[in-house]
Amino acid sequence: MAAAGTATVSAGKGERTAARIREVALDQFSRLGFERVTMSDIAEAAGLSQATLHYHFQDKDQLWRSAMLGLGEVIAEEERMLDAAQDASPLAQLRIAMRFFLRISWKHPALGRVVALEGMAGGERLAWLDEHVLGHRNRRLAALASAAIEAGVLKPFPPEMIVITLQAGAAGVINLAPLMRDTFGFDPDTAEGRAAHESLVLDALLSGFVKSERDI
Amino acid sequence: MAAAGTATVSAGKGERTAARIREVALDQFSRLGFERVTMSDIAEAAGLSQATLHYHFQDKDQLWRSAMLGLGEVIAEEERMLDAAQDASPLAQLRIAMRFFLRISWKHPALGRVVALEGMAGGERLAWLDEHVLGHRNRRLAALASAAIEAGVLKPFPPEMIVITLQAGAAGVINLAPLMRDTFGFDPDTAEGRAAHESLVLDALLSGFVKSERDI
DNA sequence: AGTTTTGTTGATTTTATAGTCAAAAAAGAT
DNA sequence: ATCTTTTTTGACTATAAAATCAACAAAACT
Repeated sequence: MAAAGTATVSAGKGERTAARIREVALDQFSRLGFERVTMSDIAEAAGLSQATLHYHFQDKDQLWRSAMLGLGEVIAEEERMLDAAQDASPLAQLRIAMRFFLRISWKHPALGRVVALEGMAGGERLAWLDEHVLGHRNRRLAALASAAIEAGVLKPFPPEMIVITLQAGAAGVINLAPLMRDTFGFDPDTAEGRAAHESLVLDALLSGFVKSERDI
Repeated sequence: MAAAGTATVSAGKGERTAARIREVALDQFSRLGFERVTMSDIAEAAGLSQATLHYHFQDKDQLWRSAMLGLGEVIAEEERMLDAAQDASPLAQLRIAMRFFLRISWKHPALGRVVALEGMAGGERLAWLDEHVLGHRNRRLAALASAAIEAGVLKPFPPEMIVITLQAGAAGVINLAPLMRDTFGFDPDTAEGRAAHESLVLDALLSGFVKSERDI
């Protein structure tokens, strides 16, 4: 029996294929959601039989969890970045976080999509995501927003709402690229599109929450 | 055989139960997406056998479409509102649209959720939604944004991105209420929450895209 | 080289769900 | 009250996908 979850010390063949499976699974789950992806889909994309998936992962749910931990690592990277910037002002840290969020969201569209899919549905998978992947970072961002409000540089709205609105707004253009193509014939996922999006997020979306000099 | 889709002139028993089915279906589909909802789930929630659903609707896909047309009516209402305000400035019309969007989004959380679910996945159902429910109104809003940019009152970002960001940002707090409860222990869906959200959307999210006097 | 452990697979079972159908029940017409 | 049409249902079929398993192959170990 393979040690699914807790990896053995040195990565043998098993761990390598498990990793490949996780990668493929993350890509597909995030694109289509849990139920639109079948074990055979993943197996095929990974060039394996679907029985092999069940050798490495007890069931579909565990494979999903295991794949999502990949996102956890990406987020951990962001948190280290924030640790390194702890001396900066709360607002400056929020800007850093947003810039990082954009970068990883274009690179792993998985992130925003999974959050959206599970965050709307609620239930066990959301609770698990919250505990193992998202919760800590989101509460940290809310604390930053809260501090920025107290410092008088952000408009006084519930910090939780600010954090969610910023991320949902920023992720919208990325997640909803299919809709934008259908509706507008506009593909945001180009070099120019991403550049325009970055300044849109930083100079319009985020700055809308910043108190202008007038207000001070 | 029942006339599924085209209602018979006077609403007999059949049309009334069909309407109940559509209501329940809209609620569940929008909360969980097409594939997480089974015909039996809907039947049970409507207090009917699942065979009855197939009497009124040919298949699951048709039921979904039929349910979504309920959203189409809500959007048509918004469009009438915009028609009535055609003399107002583009920005004023956008504000009206956003205010309306908030009102209906809290009343029919289905709307934003379905857009998010299908807008991320792409495919046939999205194309259908675009043609029958969403497309016209979104292109109209983009045209308004475009006009506002030309008038020099909105910052010059791609109008399609502005429209999507505004709606995704505004809908975030509504759609992701389950996540907010899990992560923050914060329930946005209260009288105060909705009030705070409205001013957040109008005075921070939207106003972030408005050129300040400084810029003019 | 031989043995054991780990990894892989085709074939099969199980389960969940969409969709059908003939018969019963309810509603409506005469 | 009887007949006709509409509506509802329980029981069934078909299908797709998850999960299992016994046999086989490859790697690792001695």
